[in-house]
Amino acid sequence: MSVRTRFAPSPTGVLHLGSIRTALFCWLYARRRGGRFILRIEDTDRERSTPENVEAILDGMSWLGLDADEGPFYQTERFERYEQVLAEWLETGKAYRCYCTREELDALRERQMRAGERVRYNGLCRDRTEARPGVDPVIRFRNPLDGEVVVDDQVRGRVVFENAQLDDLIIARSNGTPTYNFTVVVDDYDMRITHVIRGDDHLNNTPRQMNMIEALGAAPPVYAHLPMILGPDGSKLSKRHGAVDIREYREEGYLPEAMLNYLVRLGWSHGDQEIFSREEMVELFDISDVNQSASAFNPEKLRWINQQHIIAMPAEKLAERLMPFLVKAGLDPSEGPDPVHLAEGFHERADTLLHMAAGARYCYEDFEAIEPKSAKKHLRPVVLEPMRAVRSRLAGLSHWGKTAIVETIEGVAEDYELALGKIGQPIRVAVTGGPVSPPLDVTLWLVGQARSIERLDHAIELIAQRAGQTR
RNA sequence: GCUCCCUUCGUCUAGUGGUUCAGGACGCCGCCCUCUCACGGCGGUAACAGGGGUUCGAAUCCCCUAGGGAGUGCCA
Repeated sequence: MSVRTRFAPSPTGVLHLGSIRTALFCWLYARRRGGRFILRIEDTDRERSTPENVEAILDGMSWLGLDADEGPFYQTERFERYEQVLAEWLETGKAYRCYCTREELDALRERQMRAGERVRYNGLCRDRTEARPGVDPVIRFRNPLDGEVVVDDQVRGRVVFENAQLDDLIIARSNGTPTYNFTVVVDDYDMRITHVIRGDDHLNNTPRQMNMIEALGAAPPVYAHLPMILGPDGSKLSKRHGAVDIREYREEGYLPEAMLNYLVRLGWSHGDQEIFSREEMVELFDISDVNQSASAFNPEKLRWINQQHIIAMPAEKLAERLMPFLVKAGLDPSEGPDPVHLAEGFHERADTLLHMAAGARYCYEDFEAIEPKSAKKHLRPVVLEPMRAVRSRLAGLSHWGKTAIVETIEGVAEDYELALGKIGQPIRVAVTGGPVSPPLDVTLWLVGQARSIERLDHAIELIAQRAGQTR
């Protein structure tokens, strides 16, 4: 039987890191086994589900390249099917109507809690045959009273639950709509899901679901419950830890392949390897290599992985990804170097596309003023003459190429008996307005001849002024 | 309370009874490379939660304790 996995988020919130890791593992497993990956939107909670959240999920999945072979299916479009099963179960006694009110249930819960007993429905309506006037009933699943349910989990191992610990869960609300634990079972069955890979917050639901699958007359799928992803401080991942919405990472200039790479290493590993391409992940991933303990999200490592992917990415592709960030930074890519050349020069010195675009600003746009600290430190009277020489020789270059540029600068350094650093940094500060840039030849080449000369002139003027003052 | 799960450097992890006074990575520190910043290279810091067993031998197997997490919803 071929593998079928599914990712079943509920659109009651945005797509966050934990969900994505789950989606990734499901996708990877299906791809690895030549199976199918199904996307299902669990929107039975109509109060909290929103179209915006659905959009965010679809959008995020497509950005990450986690393409579904089937779906998205929406549970709200499958109510007829749920009602059909409900009716069947009611008829055969696999489910029953319960007329206990919320108030009564709350009181029961509190009583049990206080008595130190296990909190569970007491089965009051199990054998009830007539309706209770004025109460819209819920429907409960008739769970077996004894015996045990064994979950043979692919990551957790063998986990045993006593039916006596379980109770008759509500599968349809008093307004008639079905609930999660029930719809999951019907859907997984209808969609012929073979492997249920999900967060381990669902491990406790599994025995109930397995009992319902049995009621459906089917065999359970293979289960794999993934450990949680925690915040950097070890507590539950939430907004106060920074970004949880995947879209924020896209905005900040993280590469989708880097996000996936970071996430795949949370709970999974392949020897000492840290960097994985999408293809490598597919090739190497296996559920049996997933570990059992929760892991904390570490933004520093994410940044490092992102940088590694930026470095490894071909310049053409990187330039494409960078383009929107250039535009968003208010820069006009036609007003400066080819972004492909930019990518070549900058890819080793930026951990995000956002930072790369910010760092390249001077290539496309003139700066207001040279950063004062750098100006003070590097644009000093001693370099006035060498700078003039650099300026005039660069201006005389008929071909603006990296080799010519670096030879020119080295020539001046030699002629004035200066270490390259003594003249290099002043040039850098003059041309970029700050102390940091790619190697000088690359930098000047990217900035362009006219712009470089103009900025050198400006700096020379500044130095001359200062020389005048100190004299 | 009850049920279930988890526990190796700060963090992600390797490790499936001996070849490990525990390996890699991020971070941090130092050195090297070097026109700056990066990249890269080299080195350093730092862990088997605690206690009992089992065994000739335990990070690895068992039990207990502690800590953390999940569920216990007419949420998913």
